[in-house]
Amino acid sequence: MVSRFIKESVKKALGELFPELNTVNFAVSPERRFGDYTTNAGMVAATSLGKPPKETAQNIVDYLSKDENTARFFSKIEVAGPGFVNFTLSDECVAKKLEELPAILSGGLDNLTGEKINVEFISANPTGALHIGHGRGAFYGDVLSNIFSFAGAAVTREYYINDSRESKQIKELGKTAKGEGNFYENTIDNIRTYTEINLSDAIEDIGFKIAWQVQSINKGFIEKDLNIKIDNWYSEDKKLRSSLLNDRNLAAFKMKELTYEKDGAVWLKTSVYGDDEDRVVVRSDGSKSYFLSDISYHADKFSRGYDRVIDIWGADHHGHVKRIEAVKKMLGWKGELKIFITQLVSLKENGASSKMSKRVGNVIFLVNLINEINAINKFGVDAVRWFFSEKSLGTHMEFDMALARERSAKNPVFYVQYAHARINSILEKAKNVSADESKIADAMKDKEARALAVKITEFPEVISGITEDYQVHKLTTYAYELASTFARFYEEVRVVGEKDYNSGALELATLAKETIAKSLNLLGISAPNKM
RNA sequence: GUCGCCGUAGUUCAAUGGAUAGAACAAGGGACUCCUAAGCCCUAGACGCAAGUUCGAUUCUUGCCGGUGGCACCA
Repeated sequence: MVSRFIKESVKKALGELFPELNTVNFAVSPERRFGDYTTNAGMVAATSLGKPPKETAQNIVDYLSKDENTARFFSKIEVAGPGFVNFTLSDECVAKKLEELPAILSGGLDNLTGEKINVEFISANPTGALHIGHGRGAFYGDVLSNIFSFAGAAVTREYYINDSRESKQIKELGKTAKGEGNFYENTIDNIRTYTEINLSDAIEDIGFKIAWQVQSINKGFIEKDLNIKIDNWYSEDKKLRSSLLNDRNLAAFKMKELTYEKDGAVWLKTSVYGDDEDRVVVRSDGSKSYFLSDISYHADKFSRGYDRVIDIWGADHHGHVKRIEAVKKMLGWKGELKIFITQLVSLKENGASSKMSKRVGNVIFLVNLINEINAINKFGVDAVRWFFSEKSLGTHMEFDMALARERSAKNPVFYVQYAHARINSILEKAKNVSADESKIADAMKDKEARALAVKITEFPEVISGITEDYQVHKLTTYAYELASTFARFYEEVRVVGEKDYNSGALELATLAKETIAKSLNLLGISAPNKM
């Protein structure tokens, strides 16, 4: 990895003065005129030394220019601006990186090899269809899992099903079906399962059966329509309530005197471990709370030996972060717990914002969104996946259906797919003519070709960066840049002629195609050969 | 009230303690008789407000304004 090599080189150059701070970065340059890679190490070091930034930066340059090893890697190392050090890769180095790429594209990276990671996402209540709010967590979790797997980790994708008969939602479903309530009218209307359900059963049993019908519909939608694979569908009812796990955990809490009774309920002393207040684990009517199940569920996940346990929750679960982290401390779970909050999607209609509410009926379901776009160009899932994946999780999205429909045809995903299809077309043409003698190094003499080559070699950097900072949307940014760099290359460099083709340029185009395909693949988006 | 998140171009979104804050769509203009024009090139356009920390703040801190979410013995 180039950025790692630069870091090591600069470390050598600065010796003990190297600032071990995370404000130091070694990254791909933001613009071409700043070289291929850049670091602010000189400026950061200067701050702690009290020296002028440019001087420290110059020291780095001087040192590295004398080093034969680094000289082979870079054709230019220079101080720029207020004290950045910019690196331009030698063509030899770029060519070498390109040679290594096919093995990476097919075999993945190895920076997470040996790690066991659990990613739990979507986990929608089995009380209705998935709406656009679920889309964020769904695609984020899926792509993140893809990337972790690609980086060598053993990933379990998990979905928690809130199907407890003790839950208020399940009871409410039963009530609605029986005509004793109307909270889930839409759900009941949509599935129409009355014939298979005995309405004289207890409401929680009716609700439970309906919930599983909803769950099975949602599962089919997730697997077939969204193209998301879940390894472990984890039923609260089967795994936690029916087993003795909840009881065992409760007994353990009591034995360790971590609970107390108040107002007839059993409370857990989470506030001692950083939570804002204590939480109820057994309600005064004797039923166990959702929180107790959540604890048992996490205990179960940690007991399975994951190095990282990742939860992807909606913004409405923000308040749960502290309490579960408190329990982690309380019970000393081994492993890293990462909780990501996806900001909610609000609706915009007639220029005004409104909250999605099943009650009011202004909910946009994912299936409807996909169908609307499919009606335009058949790439509905691709467009929707891109639409959600290109935004960072913290963005508060405002969703306007009319705008989404209008813009879907102009979704950047088609630009990327188009580049892929175009390259495929070139490859097809090249089959009919013979190769010339050129090599990638010859082709790289052209400015746009070199830019394409460098952009391709950034792929492993982008992926390994995401495994560290979880910023999945950087992959869409990269895929778009790659497509755009190819488009400029395509305008400048003729790959296939009448009698022969430029074999160096063709090789470059082939690598570009494979890298675009892999990027789209990790995003769960198709890479069509024709458009 | 309180805790959290967000406020960047007309719009939808990026980025960053430092180099001229990037794209896309919309707007305006242009090139090309050739590998897919869903393409390429150019122009115009933005850090909510105010203080503080810093050599340097859009980024960190505080306050304010605006938006949004949590604050149940619901999940």
